[in-house]
Amino acid sequence: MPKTYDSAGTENRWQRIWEQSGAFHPDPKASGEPFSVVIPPPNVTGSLHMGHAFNTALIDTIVRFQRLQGKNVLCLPGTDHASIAVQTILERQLKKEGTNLDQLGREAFLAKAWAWKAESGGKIVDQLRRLGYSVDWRRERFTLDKRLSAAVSQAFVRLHEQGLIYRGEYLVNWCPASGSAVSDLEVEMKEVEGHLWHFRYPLAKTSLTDGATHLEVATTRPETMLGDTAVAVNPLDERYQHLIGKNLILPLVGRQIPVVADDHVDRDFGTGCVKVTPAHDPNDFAIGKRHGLPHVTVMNKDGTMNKHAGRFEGLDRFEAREAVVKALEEEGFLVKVEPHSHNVPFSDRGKVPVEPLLSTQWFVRMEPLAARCRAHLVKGEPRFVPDRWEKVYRDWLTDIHDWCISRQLWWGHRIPAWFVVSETAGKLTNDTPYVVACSDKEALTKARERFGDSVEIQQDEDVLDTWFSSGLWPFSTLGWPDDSSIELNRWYPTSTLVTGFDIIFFWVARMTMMAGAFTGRMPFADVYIHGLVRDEQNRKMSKSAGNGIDPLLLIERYGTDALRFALVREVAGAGQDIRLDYDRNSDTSATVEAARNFANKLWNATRFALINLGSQELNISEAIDPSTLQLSDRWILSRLTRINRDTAKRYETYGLGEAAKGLYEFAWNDFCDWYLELIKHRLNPGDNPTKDALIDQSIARKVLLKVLNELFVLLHPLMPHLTEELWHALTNQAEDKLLALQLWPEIDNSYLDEELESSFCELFASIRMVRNLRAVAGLKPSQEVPVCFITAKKELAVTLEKAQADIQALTRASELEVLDPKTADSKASIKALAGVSGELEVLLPIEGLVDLDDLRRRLEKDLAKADKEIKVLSSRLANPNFAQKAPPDVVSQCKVKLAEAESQASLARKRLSDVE
RNA sequence: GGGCGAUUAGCUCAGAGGUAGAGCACUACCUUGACACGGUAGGGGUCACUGGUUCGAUUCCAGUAUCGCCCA
Repeated sequence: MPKTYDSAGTENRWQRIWEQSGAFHPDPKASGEPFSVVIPPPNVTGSLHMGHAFNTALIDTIVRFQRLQGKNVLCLPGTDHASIAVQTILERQLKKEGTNLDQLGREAFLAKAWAWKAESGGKIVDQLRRLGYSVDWRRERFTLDKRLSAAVSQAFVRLHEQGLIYRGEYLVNWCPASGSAVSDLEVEMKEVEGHLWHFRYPLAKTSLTDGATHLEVATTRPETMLGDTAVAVNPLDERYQHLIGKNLILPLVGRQIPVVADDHVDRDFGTGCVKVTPAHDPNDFAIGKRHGLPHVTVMNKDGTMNKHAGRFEGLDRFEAREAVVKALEEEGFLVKVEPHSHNVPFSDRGKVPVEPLLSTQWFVRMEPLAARCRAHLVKGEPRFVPDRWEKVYRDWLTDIHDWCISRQLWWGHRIPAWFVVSETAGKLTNDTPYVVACSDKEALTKARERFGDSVEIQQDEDVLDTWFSSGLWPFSTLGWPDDSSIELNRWYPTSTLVTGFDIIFFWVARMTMMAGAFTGRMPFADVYIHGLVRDEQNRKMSKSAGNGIDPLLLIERYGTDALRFALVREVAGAGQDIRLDYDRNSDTSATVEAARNFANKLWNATRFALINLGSQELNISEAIDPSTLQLSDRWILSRLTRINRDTAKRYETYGLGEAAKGLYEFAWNDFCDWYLELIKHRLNPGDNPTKDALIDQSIARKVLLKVLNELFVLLHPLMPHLTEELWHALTNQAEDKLLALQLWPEIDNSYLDEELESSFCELFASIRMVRNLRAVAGLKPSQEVPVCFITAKKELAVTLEKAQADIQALTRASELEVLDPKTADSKASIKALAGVSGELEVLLPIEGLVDLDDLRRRLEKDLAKADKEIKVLSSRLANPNFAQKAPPDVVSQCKVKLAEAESQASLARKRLSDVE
């Protein structure tokens, strides 16, 4: 074995072997409790980013653990088609080629899109492979697959039959950049520094009353005034009471518009008068609905002004804004302009302000679907981890809005609705009847049934929101709507969903609603919500901000396992965001480097074992006779059992960060720093070993093998490649036998020995004390000196005596004495280096080597520390309230500590007087 | 405006009603038969602030400040 671990070779090799062996391609008929996860399908346009790496690390840790538990685990991968994103990319490409959608035509465009998908779509999937994802690639799905598309049509038809899908003219969020409606969730509010323009709207002649000649309105969007159909005031506003019901003349347009009273007008904002443009603002739309106001649309779908804008027709909406303001100013209607910061809705994809636009779209009626989810939630379905996210989900379901699902795009699932255009003279109007069906053939049949044999039908041009198909993901991927699907019956509902909090509404809620409607069950038992990966400046990583960190760079530098381990180790219990320290100049990360070092540590621990296990045949399954074990063996086995138990519990309950931290500590501190050091002298018994020494060597070897072997299993979910490699190296298994498919080591509680563990804490403290003294004395590591322990504590003395050989090995003690304070008096007078640790006095009789001043300073420091503790503890005990009200064990513990501190202080004093 | 989170060592973060922890960084020593991607020993914190509950608060409660996110 080389001295350092080479991650790249190892990882490539095992990824290939895992996939080829079909290890993660479960048989639905196999025994074992089912456990299933569908991965959040990445965008087919995407390339791997840190969020994927993080999500993957968490999911893969969970599913690998469950596999080790012997369950029948399915982890199903796939991608989604990302309607808007793909179409945007392709349209940009077309533009470069000097063509456009209309010239190309739908069929040719789709052919191009599929070709593009085939070429670049596999990229992210290959990148996911490099994360060591133990998914079933043979069951990989794509939202536009034939079967999944059929599921989408079926879902649409069924929802429509239940009256949950309707077509209607509503104000939608129109994205002029992509030329499509987008849903509420695809709109991001951004604070923008704008202006508040105040305009004067004169009263109509017939409406003139005493004194009042006009009303003043304030707006952030002057260009929409061309579509105003009213001015609203609050009904309780005394200033305007007498004007309610009167008419105004809309400047520039000349239209008469009424003054209406509406509760929703804020009297304190601006002048208390609001211009109402029902066709261009959601709030105004609502006011218009309440007052039966007409809708005047003044813009085209590309964001330019239309014929209703009169002389402003043809101007872009932002040009129109300036022109309208100028015109109003010239005609004396402008009162003032104030700077004003306000929230402007931006399209997530197009990155331009959305334009609320009246148009006819398809909607899903959400309330009945949400109600079902709320009913499930009361029963704890699904269970959110951490539970605070449940509230976020519930609140959204409670204040639910209908979902606009049509998109004016071509790439995606074409809406399975056919208009019977023959009923409206061959033209498509808002009144054209339609049929909804799973295929054009079926649509024709349905249309003929209703409208006669000579009908002419025409399919809706639009496609469905990508999330509509993603909402079906947990069951469409398993074969729904075929209820006899063996996968569906075996693995649905899925066990857990792991995803970021940013798509609880987009995706999690849509899945639960669709699942409720179509399967009657929630699609997963648990939802494990994690945070986002932030950059070194705590900014959310995003493509547009250009601050993403490429996981592949880190993988190349440190290895996949290191990256995975680093990410998981950062996870706190509460599902906080994690920040990745990253130096952009050098492409390095201290956090990932630490994880890489950990991998190397394990590599070398294994290397050490292989060097020391000798040629002796060792069988991992061979039982160890407990009576033959040394103290240190029993200690490490107790620690191992504990970490096994804790780790299993943590993996099981989504305490993944704790699992990683615990294993790191166990492996590095307990196992490498202490146990390996403790057994070195036993593994190398010298040239002419005694029979006993050889037996002891073989016991140490057995324990070493057992601990490492189990450690590999425990760590496998976090560092799959490394552990697979080391397990094979250590146990010499055939390549087709995989650690990934082994069973979790049994937890044998008889190994647990809490007392032994705490006495080892004391033992380690004693050893540290000796090392500390040696360091103070400036002894060379190779120089052996005698060591003397003096303690009145019986149990400690026993432990120290039993571990004599170990202590000598770890402290380079030429000889070791453990003395009772009474018999130690004569020794104590020797000029020696001394230290105090708890109730233990440590002497290194190395007169002459010691700087007395230095020694005095050290002892004074010890004394001061002990005195301070005595002060704190005794004052606490002196407080009668403490003795009365504190729990007895706390009081007695306090007394014990005080006694220890006092003995420590007196030891230090005694040694100090010796020095003087 | 409503809601949620964060504030602990130089940095990144754990933690728990009973004298503050880790990793990295830092200091000193060490190429010792696994590992310098390492070892040993160290130094380093008024746990954001103000009140309250408590025998005891960094931990629980309330408020304040700063930062971040979600919803309007």
